[in-house]
Amino acid sequence: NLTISCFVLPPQATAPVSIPSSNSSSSGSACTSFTPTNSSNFSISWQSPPVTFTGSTVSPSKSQGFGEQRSQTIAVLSSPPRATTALSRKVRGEGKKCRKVYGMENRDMWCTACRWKKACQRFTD
DNA sequence: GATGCCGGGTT
DNA sequence: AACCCGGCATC
Ligand SMILES: [Zn+2]
Repeated sequence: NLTISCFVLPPQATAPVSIPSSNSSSSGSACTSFTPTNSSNFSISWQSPPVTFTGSTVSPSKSQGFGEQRSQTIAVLSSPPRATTALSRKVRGEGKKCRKVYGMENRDMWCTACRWKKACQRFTD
């Protein structure tokens, strides 16, 4: 997957952080262009459950006023990077196969395997 | 409820 | 071989 680095959020309520580029009107991003085609809200990933980004920055993260900083890596990270969502056995490989794409109404557009309820052979993930 | 698929079925 | 469903796992 590609990594999005530049965000252009619409005039939302209270954006805790603002890139030094606030133009008078409309959104002028420091990026070359990008132009999200539509206005706000777009989905990443070519499949997988609704991971629709709408543009919201979280974690106000009150900084300043530190009393101590005596530790490098402690509390956080309870379990080592074990495979929690993988290799458990059958974890529903990211889906968007012929069926969900074309729908029941257009069953004749599915790949043969899908029509016979077998492993899809067109979208092999 | 929906989707994806194996095992088993019919022609 | 071509074709399909029951039933399960998974979300
Ligand atoms: Zn298919």
